[in-house]
Amino acid sequence: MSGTQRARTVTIDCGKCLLRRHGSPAPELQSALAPVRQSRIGSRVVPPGTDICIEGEPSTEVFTLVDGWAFRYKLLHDGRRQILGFCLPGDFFGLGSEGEEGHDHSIESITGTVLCVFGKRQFRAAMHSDPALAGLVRRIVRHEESAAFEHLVDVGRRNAIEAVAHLLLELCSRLNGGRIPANCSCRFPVTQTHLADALGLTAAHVNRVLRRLRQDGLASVDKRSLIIHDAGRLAELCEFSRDYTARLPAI
Amino acid sequence: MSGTQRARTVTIDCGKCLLRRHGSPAPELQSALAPVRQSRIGSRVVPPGTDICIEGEPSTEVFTLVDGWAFRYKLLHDGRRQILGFCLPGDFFGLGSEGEEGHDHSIESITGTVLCVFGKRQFRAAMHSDPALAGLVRRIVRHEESAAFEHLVDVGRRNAIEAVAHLLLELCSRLNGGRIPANCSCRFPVTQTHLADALGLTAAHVNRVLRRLRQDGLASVDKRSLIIHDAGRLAELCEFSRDYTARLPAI
DNA sequence: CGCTAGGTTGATCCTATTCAACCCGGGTGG
DNA sequence: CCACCCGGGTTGAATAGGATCAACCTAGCG
Repeated sequence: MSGTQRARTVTIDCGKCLLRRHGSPAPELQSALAPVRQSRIGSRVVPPGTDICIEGEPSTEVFTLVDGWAFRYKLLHDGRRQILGFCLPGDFFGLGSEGEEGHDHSIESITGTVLCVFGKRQFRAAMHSDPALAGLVRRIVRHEESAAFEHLVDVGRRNAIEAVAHLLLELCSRLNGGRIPANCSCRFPVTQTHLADALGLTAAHVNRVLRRLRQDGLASVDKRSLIIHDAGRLAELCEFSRDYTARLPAI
Repeated sequence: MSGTQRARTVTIDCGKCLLRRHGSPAPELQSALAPVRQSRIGSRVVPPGTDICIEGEPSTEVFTLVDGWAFRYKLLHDGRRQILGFCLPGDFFGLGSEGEEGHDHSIESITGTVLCVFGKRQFRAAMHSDPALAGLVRRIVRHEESAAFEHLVDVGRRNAIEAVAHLLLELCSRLNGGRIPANCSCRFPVTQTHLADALGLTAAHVNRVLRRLRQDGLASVDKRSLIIHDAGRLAELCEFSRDYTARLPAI
């Protein structure tokens, strides 16, 4: 599904990084800032629908998503796709397992995205020399695992309405740094097909579920935007707990 | 589901640790051995069906599973259970997210198990002072995430036969250090209910699927043992790739 | 001996799939 | 300017995969 346009790599001043407006300059990371920046290659602008990482292929780079949406996924031979999770600004990925050959999953951009690109070798060296950085990365990976576990409950033990509700709340919460504002409305470039592939459903059925949520006045997704009308009832419906959606310091 | 017996904590010589027979004394960990052992509290023997970690509850300990089987899980209010993964000897758990209050999931023993118990605070200190140990833990968590992703495909995009086949192969491979021996037969204390809760199915349906696998000469589970009769056809059926089942050095 | 956990099987039901048709809006090229 | 296409969404009808529920069986255990 690679786009036709080419990705461009440019250099942007770290001081102007969009992520800093999130007010998370990772205080305990001051010591590591220098080596991390030294491992930095530059920024990259990626068109929508482009594979940023490809399962099985090795890579010499790791990324922070600065702007835009992407998702992690795996494919089966016959084309079935499982979306493993969505990547939002501030997310870090591409590190893989040390000593492993290739990525264990692919990552594709949904919107046009801006990436901050680091050299993997240099980044690993920075982690090795700075325990705080190493600790943050470990925390990030642990956080991803926690989200994967929650996702597993969605797919395995929640029915379609609960699962969709839960995923919508998760995304809304993550977009807002771990809270769900009253009457939240956010940009939402995720298609019904994406939701289906994330939750082990079909797009047709996701459509029916969304209509249901809309009719019940709980949430509505259209025109590429998501509105949570009644976060309370929605959270009750699917037993949502926002603990796992807290924002971690960006790298 | 706590057993009636009490867990006992005893002291056992590290030199006699069962895990060392796996021939994985973690060469790069030599530097960390001293602080890790210093953070060690002792061994603990746990009866079957006991919660080792409980979701939401904080804990001051982390564990290496020395002997026996356990599983990670989450419960919904109405009793629905999602098993997140199985723990085998050598697995490490309980570290949780730094700065987080409680565990994000529970862990219950299946068989009687032997745990190696470490003080969480001291273990964290050891990680902080030894980059190799920190790196290993990061690798372990990354490895768990990779397994969770594979699990997500099982539940979301594989049908019941494929999912069961895939899980059986995964467990067989992990039990054998990342390979599947020809005509493999292993001890298998996992019940059909466990398989069902791991794969988002019902026990009744798992039963039918297992019968099917048995009739087709692919694999059989009974009498608490698993036999893989035709690993090749089984792997083909479910697109199993054993990459993610490699054994990491034990802590 | 009776209890319990685990397994087995059948009948029935229902959730979600499948497949098809159709709509809409935004590009794109003639 | 219009025709066409294409991605995404919407809807209906038929179907299937798996759930549900209940009965029953077996082995191990107190």
